[in-house]
Amino acid sequence: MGALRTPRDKWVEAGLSALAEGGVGAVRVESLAKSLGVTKGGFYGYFADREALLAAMLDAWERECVDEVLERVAQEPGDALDRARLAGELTFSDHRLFPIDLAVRDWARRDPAVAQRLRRVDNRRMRLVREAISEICDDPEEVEARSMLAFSVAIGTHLIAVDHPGLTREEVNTRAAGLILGRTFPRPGT
Amino acid sequence: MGALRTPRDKWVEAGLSALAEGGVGAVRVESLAKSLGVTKGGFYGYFADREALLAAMLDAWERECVDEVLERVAQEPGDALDRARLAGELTFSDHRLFPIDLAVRDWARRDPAVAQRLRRVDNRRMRLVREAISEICDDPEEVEARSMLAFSVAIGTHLIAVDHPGLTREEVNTRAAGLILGRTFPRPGT
Amino acid sequence: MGALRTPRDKWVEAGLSALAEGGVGAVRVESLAKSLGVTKGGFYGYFADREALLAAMLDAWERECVDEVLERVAQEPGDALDRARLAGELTFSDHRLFPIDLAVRDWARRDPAVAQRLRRVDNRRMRLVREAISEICDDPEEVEARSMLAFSVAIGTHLIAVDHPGLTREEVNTRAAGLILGRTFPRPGT
Amino acid sequence: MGALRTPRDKWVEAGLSALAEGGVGAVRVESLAKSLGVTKGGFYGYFADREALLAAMLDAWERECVDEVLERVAQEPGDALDRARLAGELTFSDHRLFPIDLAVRDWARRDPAVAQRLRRVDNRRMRLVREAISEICDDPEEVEARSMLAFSVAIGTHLIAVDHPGLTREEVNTRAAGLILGRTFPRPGT
DNA sequence: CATGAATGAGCCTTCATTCAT
DNA sequence: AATGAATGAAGGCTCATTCAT
Repeated sequence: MGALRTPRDKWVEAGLSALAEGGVGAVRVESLAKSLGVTKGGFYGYFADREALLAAMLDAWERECVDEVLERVAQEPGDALDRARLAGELTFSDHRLFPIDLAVRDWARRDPAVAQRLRRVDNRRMRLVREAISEICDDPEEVEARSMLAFSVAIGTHLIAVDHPGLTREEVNTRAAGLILGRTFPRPGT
Repeated sequence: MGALRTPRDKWVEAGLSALAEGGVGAVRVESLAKSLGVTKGGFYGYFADREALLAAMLDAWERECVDEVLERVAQEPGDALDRARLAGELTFSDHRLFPIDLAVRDWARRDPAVAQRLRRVDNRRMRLVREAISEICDDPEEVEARSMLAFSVAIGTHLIAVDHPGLTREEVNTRAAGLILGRTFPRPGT
Repeated sequence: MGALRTPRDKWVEAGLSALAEGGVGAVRVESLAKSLGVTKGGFYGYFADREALLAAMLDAWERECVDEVLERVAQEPGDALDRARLAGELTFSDHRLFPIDLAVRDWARRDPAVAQRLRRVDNRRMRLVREAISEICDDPEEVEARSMLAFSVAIGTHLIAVDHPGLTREEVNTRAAGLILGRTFPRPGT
Repeated sequence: MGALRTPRDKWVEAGLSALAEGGVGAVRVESLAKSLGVTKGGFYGYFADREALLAAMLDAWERECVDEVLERVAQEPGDALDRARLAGELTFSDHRLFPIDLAVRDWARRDPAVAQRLRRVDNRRMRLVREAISEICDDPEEVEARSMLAFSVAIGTHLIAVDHPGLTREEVNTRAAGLILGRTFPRPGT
């Protein structure tokens, strides 16, 4: 795959790296050129302008972070829950992908076009979560609530900076997942 | 209050607005000056440089978004749960404050000093949530997990772009809150 | 004397210090104000503008570095040579005065008015040297040449950055003075 | 030669001209650009920043004012005295080079790195003078003193602003040179 | 008078963009 | 296509200067 990447793809990839590390503002033609070892002039052979690169980055992101993940997940044996878990891991635990996701989310707050795209992406992901939760829960409203909880923790754990005295974040998350899935979730007071 | 603000405070406030709308990168001396109707030169009578403004903004943010909220909440009648709910509303539903919170969170991913401050802030907030959840749940680990769920949804609802067919986001959140607090939470499968 | 200095004089004095340390370019109203512990606004109560300060500095310099030195030297017992030597010491060995002298010399290369003033000052000083050399030498042309040598070394020793293997700069200068005054000056080859 | 200069060299050359005319403070990217008929933005294609230009200027200065002069002098027929005289003329009578020399000397008083470089340069020049004087004088200490006199006059004549009634500066200098070289230097009083 | 506040010009630097080669 | 060179707009910062209080 690396061998097949066109020079254009390299710009996109470098752009996504810059986005992940520093946000949209860090996606600068000049610094990308430096990181690719070429001169910035060449950029305009592939893209009309910076906006065009940004758009291409968004395309690549959707393809790599959603299309590919969903395709791979579809081929996975197991039930809907396993599939959702795998998708979650692929998306939110990947050290390359997740920072891009957060950066896009931040970007979406400022750019309606990006917001719209994020909505499409999040909806596609959410469908997977819903299907999984539906297997353990019948009430559609509750499915929605539990799905939202799952999605929120997946993102929140990377954004919230609290310490958990005596526990690791992982332990807290595992416990939270248990609650969401209702397995180890004793009704308080019971 | 507006009349008592020193011109220095106005720069800080304008800075926070810019931060909320466009992220740290949008906090530009020149554009703040324009929004204040003064020239940029005057800025340096109040701040050594842009960094100094950024630091002052962080101070103001912590004071206004945490200190003041916590003080006000402490004077509130009601139990820990009511207090946490009020704090959550003051923090995450305020149209001025919440965008700042998100922007700081993004900023923290790139600046360790900001990350450290966010940690302090989030820990102070989390304490409130923990106390509330503790009233309905004894197991400390589960308290932690439920608290993390609560915190995550509070933030996630502003960052996640999914549609809920047939439901409003509010309804989903209410349902999610119910689950977290264990009141309306029928164990799935029961 | 210090107690009698007017605030205006303090600006002039601070200006001369800045001039000595950093050249004319370093004479900035703002930094002088800081070094005086006042605000720069007050400056314009004493001077029309920066140019006026610069002019006052030149006046003060001529008064302190030439008038006062010459007055003091005139009261000194001894012959013309002793007087010239004293004047040289007062002028070119003073840690406060000499850097100002060099800075004025540099300034004079860029500003004709300063050059004219430096000419007046140097001529007054030169008269002293000439009188001294005249006591040991009759030929007016040679007096002029020796005087020029004396003046040049006095300045050159502060500007020339050579090392003298096995000798200190002081020793070299003493020897040079001897040559100029013709006392220890064996004709080479004799 | 002019035709072969790279654009980078043009910046260096313009920088040296500005230095000669107005001191380091006058070496401003914007004004150099104007004098070259280009926009300042292009500057940063050749230099990281103003400091880098200043360093390149110092390099060029040392090459042109010392290396080249010394090379040319080395090829000259005649004795050490002739060589030193030629070097002196090339260095201190050149209308382009000498103002640069003075400006560097002033700059060196404020910048230790420049001072160190000036020391290297002056030492290399002084070696030439010493060799010349050594041909007419055996005592090493006296050689040093006479060399210092020679160096001082070469510089002093450009810095000292005195009038010589009935004589031109040239005549005075010629006479001073005679004294230093001991040819026409009758012991005073003899 | 001196201060606080502001102005405006000027400087250094960055960066998207263009263009001839 | 890619490079070298340049442009122009913008942003950070400094400073002389003005002015109301």
